[in-house]
Amino acid sequence: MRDVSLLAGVSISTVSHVLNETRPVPEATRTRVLAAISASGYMPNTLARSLKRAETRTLGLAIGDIANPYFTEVVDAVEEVARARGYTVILTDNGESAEREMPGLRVLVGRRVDGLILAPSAEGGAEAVNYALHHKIPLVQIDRTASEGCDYVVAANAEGARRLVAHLAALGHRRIGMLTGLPGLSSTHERIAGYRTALDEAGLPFDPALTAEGQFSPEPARRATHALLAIADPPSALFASNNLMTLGAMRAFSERGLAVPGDIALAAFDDFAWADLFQPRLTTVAQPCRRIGELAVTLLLERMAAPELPPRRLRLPVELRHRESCGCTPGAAAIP
Amino acid sequence: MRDVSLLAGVSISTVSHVLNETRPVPEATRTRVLAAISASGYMPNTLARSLKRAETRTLGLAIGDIANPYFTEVVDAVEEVARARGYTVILTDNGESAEREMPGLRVLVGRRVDGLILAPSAEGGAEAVNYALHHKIPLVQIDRTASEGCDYVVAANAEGARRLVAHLAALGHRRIGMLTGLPGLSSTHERIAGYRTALDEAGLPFDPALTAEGQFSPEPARRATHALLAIADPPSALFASNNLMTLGAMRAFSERGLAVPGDIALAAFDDFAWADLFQPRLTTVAQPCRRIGELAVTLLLERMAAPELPPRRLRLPVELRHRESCGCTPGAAAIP
DNA sequence: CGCCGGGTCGCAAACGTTTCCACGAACCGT
DNA sequence: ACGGTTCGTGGAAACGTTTGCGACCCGGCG
Repeated sequence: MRDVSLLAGVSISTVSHVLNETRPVPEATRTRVLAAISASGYMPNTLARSLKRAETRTLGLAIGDIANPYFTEVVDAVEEVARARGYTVILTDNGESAEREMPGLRVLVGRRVDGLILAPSAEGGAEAVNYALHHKIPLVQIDRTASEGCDYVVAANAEGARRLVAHLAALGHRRIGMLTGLPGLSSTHERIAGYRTALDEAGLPFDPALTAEGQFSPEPARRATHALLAIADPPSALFASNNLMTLGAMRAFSERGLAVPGDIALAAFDDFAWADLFQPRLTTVAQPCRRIGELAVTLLLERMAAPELPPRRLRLPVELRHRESCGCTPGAAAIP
Repeated sequence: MRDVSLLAGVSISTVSHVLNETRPVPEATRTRVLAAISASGYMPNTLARSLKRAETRTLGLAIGDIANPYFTEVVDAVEEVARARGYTVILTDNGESAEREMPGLRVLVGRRVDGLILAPSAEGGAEAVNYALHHKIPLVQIDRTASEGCDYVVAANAEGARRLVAHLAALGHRRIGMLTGLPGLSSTHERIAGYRTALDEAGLPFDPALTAEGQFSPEPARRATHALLAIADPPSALFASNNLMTLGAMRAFSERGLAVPGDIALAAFDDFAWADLFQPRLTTVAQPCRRIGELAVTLLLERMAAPELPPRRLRLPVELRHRESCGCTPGAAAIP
């Protein structure tokens, strides 16, 4: 910047002021400065500016696993709206583990992010939230919650699970299995609650032997599916409570030579790009991933502007994608 | 930091030195300082440090589309090894368009990234590379290249395409269609070249009517597939030259009620998590995505250490995943 | 003619670090 | 006892900005 000021024959402060339009500067000098800027290939140093201004125009995004298409889409949306609002995002992936969560957070607060979007981990989530709050970093939780006292935007997990399982029950299935997620996550528990509600409503008993822990990822889900299928009175339908576990379940089916929905019906939480290309096409409930990301940024920006706002708790409706893996034929009526 | 120094009864410089272990400080004062640090909840300001040190320990990662599983995996790997080496990564997604590429780059250099990993866009890639070089930012290209004069790590595109198409030809197909990628990308051209090589080697003529532009994404690929299937003498086999286009092709097949491989054989560039769950399972060639990401970081760090190194051009071998969409039966012999 | 006000601008102090330089004390060998 | 070396430490400049304060010049008004 000194180069520019010398080149334009003005002071450093004047250069700064034309850059930020922070005080009137006559057209003549303005153009002179602008010319000097482009002549010298000058590029403002964001670090110095952030240091002085005590704001970085950076948002932290700490998620569980970027390889999960759900998070991928959220990230994409967050990045897009943040960019539109003049913010850059720094991403950290904690691999759904508490050990990597805190170090990641520390990096983010060390870099002085102006705000934080966090998918709190199962074991460390509460600590992570407190840490951010303690450092006075505006925070919004996504996908799951570790604290009711602070903003979040999540999907209607219980309701989505309930509808899927209710549909399976309506089709006559009496033994409906469930692949459950990572214990300790609010989303896991809500989906289990939805499953049980549907069972209750259908007059079906809850049998713990019909649920198996798939940890929200493919390999555990594959093993869990095998286990479920090996019991004395195995399920005739399976509810996979996220996208990655659906993958594992289908691998297990294929390994056992089971046909869907003939041998076993399948309904899954989370839609994804390929879900309608399988034979049969997958019946799923889709989360509004992009919307979740967009709202998370919006909420965060609002909170940054008004830290004293009461906590906003957003629970977005999910959308049922009724296809054939549940056992219905292509033209079947919509699920009530 | 001043707080800490006051609390510990030492000077600011001493605090800095215990923090960085940059000069010997006796155990007694050291512990006193450490105590003061944790007592005050002090967290070093990365910005000030970066400003002073003229390095940010930040890497820029500018990719085409984070929703593409290929890039997702690369991002994941890059993030992981960068973190292990003490670097943070800032991600920008240019949506495969030149208009968003330069602004994204400007943000990155404004934030003074220490190095850059770039998937150059089709139209703006060369300019982007020059821009980085002009600002003396160490750079490595991934996935495609806009400049031979600077490091890159890409896959063996031509070879992968050649092997897939050769296999289709060996199976007796005489009219093999191809969905081509975004024009202007080196990967697109290399895959086309591989396709033509295989045709030549099999003594098959190259018929332009058998190639259609799928732009590396689902919708265009779907339309392109329909177009290919509507010609007078349609292909009996299709080569989809990336993952997203495979999706589009399969949608088109399903819309036309075509069975794979009975009505049309399919072989695809890029493997992905669900590829072996389709009926039939997809025959693909897999890029070493994680390896690409890892090597990109490694090369970048090396170049940051030694800017004058001659350019390293890495072309990683691809791996054939021989399954059944090509028309082979499950136990078939490997592709030569 | 003096004063006042507005329009232009520059100076210099911060922001929180790192790092060079130098200073005092203690200790060593002669 | 004394110069020299080492050890432990502090002071202060610098990194590239932003911004409060005040200086200067000019025209117009009383």
